[in-house]
Amino acid sequence: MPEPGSRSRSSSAAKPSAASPSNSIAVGAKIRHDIIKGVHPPGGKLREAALAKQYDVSRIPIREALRSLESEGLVESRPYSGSMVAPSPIEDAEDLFEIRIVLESATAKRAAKRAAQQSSGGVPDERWRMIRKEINEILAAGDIVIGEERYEDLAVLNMRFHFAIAELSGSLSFVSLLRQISGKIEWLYSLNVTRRGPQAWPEHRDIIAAIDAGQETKAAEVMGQHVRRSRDSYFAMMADRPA
Amino acid sequence: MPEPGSRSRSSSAAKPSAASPSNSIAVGAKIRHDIIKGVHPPGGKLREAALAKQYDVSRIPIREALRSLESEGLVESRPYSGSMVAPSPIEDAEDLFEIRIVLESATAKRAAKRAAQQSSGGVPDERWRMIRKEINEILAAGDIVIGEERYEDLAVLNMRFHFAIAELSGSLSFVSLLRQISGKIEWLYSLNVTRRGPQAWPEHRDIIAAIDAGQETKAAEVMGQHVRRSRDSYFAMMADRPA
DNA sequence: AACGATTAGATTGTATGCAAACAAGAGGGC
DNA sequence: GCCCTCTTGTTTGCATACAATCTAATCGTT
Repeated sequence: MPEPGSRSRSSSAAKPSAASPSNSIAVGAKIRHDIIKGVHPPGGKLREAALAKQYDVSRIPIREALRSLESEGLVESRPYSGSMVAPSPIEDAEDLFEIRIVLESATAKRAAKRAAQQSSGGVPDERWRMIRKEINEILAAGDIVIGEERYEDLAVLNMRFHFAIAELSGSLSFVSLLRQISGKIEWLYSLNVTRRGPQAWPEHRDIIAAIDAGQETKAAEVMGQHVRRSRDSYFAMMADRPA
Repeated sequence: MPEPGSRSRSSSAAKPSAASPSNSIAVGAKIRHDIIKGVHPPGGKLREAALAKQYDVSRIPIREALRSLESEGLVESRPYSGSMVAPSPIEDAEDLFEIRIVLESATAKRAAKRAAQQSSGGVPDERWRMIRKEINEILAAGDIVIGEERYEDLAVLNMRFHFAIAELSGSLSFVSLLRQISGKIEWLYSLNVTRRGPQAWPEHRDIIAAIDAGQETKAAEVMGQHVRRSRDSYFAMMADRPA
């Protein structure tokens, strides 16, 4: 009996958070989570059959999930040779922060530009308001999570905040590009979230304030500073414990 | 007889250029090509069964190819609803050029930095020299292709040049991010290559000269200018023929 | 006639079986 | 003893079969 076989759709059910339309997407989220948590260590081989048994699906959803994770840079594959967990993002932390600086400064600038157009144009734009409202919810949720010291959830909220800013920019290309590196960013962030998280969270309000005010240059600058502080905090943390 | 069935590995064989280790990658390249050439029009539905018959493979390689193209932004999919060709990149041309400006300026800057380290450090770095040599070949090949007015090939060479610069930066993250949008960039570029191509090609030598000289700021500036000129040429072309 | 529920068709998602390709080890030749 | 070759085992890649879901056309109701 090599494969699961029966209609075991129920198994563990996992997150009801996002709509789980297909099994393959849910499995991908689980594997991503396990990679970030270190269940699958960097450089470790990911064998399809083993994963299929472990997550109680057949190899097909596993393969699709691995391809998806490969496009996020969390997994590396070679034809006929299999997949392995990518090296720890520590290796390219410098690159990732530099990318974030240029990319997210651009999204913040764009978002501020659109905010200014919203105010002057008189066109409400329902989608903009919806995302803007969601940002307030994310910020409030973050305050609570920090109070309860649930830092793992804070890493997710942090990612959602930065995605929301990208969505405010109105550019699907920016969102898509941010998604591409979001896996490694979240991974990196989770390594330092207990130190950086509480300090960083209030800075988000400065970012959204500049955007609301429609100040393009300032929004870009504040976002750039925010990411630079994250970078510096990260490297300070690494220097503290080279154990 | 719904699927191909037999061991038809031979079919058309396509490009011997890149090693074709697995069928699915080759099929992906074909579909990408056909999307850019307009065989599959923007917004057109991509049905797996039809594609499977058309490219003479089963649905599995087709699915993998579609996922890969989805991560490049050339295809959009919804679970249980199927895939369709993404809207023409004309829609987000502005975004794509802005992304290229910030991203490729950064890669050029990094490449120049590494070039300076190469010169001073005395460490030859075999990989760097190999890529550097490949760039010369790309530039020479471009000259020939322009002479013969084979502009379709020029679009491919242009993409290879910009990838090579990213590889000179030494950062896999930058390369991976550029790959993410390379599909749409090439698509966009191919719409204007007959006008922009011959004009743009010599500019590549200015870029590599600044990199070789190790001038970080200048390399970034020249690359930024190069992309801005491409942008302006593109929008001028669109204004000329709104037909 | 317009609108909603329902059912039939088509299409995607997943499971399984088999073939191709890689990887490591045994055996023979130099 | 060392290197090369062949063989065997494991793993990925692909083809097919089937189940779950969506879509749209039909039928019934208001």
